[in-house]
Amino acid sequence: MARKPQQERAISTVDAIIQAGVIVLAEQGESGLTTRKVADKAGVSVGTLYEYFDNKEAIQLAIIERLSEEIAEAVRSEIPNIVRLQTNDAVRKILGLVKQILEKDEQRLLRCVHQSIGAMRNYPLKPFQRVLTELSIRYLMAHPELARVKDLPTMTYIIIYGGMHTVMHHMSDPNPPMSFDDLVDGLAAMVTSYIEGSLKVSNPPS
Amino acid sequence: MARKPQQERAISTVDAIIQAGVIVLAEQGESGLTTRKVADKAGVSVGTLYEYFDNKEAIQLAIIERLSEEIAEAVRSEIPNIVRLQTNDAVRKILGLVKQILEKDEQRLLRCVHQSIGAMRNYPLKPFQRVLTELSIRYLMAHPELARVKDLPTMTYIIIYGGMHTVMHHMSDPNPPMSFDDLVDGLAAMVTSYIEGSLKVSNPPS
DNA sequence: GCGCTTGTTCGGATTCAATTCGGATTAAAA
DNA sequence: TTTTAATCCGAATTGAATCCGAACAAGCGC
Repeated sequence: MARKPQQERAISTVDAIIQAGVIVLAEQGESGLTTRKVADKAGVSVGTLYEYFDNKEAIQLAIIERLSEEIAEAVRSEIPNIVRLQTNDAVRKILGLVKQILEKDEQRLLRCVHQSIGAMRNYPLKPFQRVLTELSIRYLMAHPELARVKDLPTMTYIIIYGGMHTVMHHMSDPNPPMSFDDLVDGLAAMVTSYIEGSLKVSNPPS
Repeated sequence: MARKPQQERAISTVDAIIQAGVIVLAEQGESGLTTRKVADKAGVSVGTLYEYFDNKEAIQLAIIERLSEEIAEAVRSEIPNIVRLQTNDAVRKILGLVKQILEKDEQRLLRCVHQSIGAMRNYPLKPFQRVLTELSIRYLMAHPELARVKDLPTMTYIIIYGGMHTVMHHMSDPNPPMSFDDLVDGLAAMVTSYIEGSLKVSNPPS
């Protein structure tokens, strides 16, 4: 059974393992992510991995969790600004933050995500989802006229999963049929027109 | 290197392997999908697998390919009807066809998809994508007024990737926050309001 | 029928990676 | 200092994927 690191050195060991995992996963893909390689790159022995991770998959999950937390933190710190924006610009702002994090370190994290779409079934970006939900609520408080939108949970679901996957697919497309900015514009337009359409149905303009 | 089956018996061997793969994958999950189990259930030896499949992953890919082709075929045969529908109903119709295929045989194929979301990165439902693209073109020919919609390629891209992934994610969610039908309604509403919103901008009602 | 070629199948041998385990080493506690 | 717990190690185990060489079947000219 995996234990929790208690001393300082153990915490940095766990950290080194995750960092090594990111590098190996980004450079060699999911099939290249072996315990030995990760242990070597982290400068520890194979046995040490199993002190802190139940199995190899747990390492991959920890990588995704890190990423998700990082994105969530970036969005959370921007919530006060985002709620003041129009829907259009709010979507653009969020996707810009996501892009920024995925692209640093020569797209290392993007490549990890790309390799881990399967593993995400078991850990579907919970922190990121949570912060987006929080943001939605705050946004609605700042824009009470939107409270009337039909099926907000469904819409949020579609935007989070559909939007995220579209963005990820586009970012890893070596030859995308349109620019990233155009894609973001498209997503923003989609969200905006959905909201406006929904408002018109329940509250037709006089 | 995997060879192509040439004689009758070899073709049915390959077929038996894929069918066996579907059953094992659906019943025992991705980790339970071993070469031995598949070979046993197909009534052949392990070595025979490697005559026709480069490795285990290739079997899983073949399963997805089968599924994708089956869905594509179902949609293709309905194209003449779909192009006559309103956008809303067209989206519902397509997703209904997908659902129908995934649910037959006690959801065996659906369970395969659940287990294979990761593997799909390597084989992202190309036949299905292709038929959707074809359908879009035919749909536009039948609805010339939509040709005015802004950024049609971007919209198609978002709908295909975002929509497909949203549906797949929902189907593999053991505890989804809404019913499949609600999700379909949401997607249909989103597409429809985007199109209508886009039309109004470029061609305001007199 | 009989040899020959080529496609097909088999199952044991091999390789490779995940995981375990008992003991060594280091830090904290008493 | 002694004791206890945490941390780290890496060879040994295990189990599955993959490879391979021999056996088997089918078609073909003779």
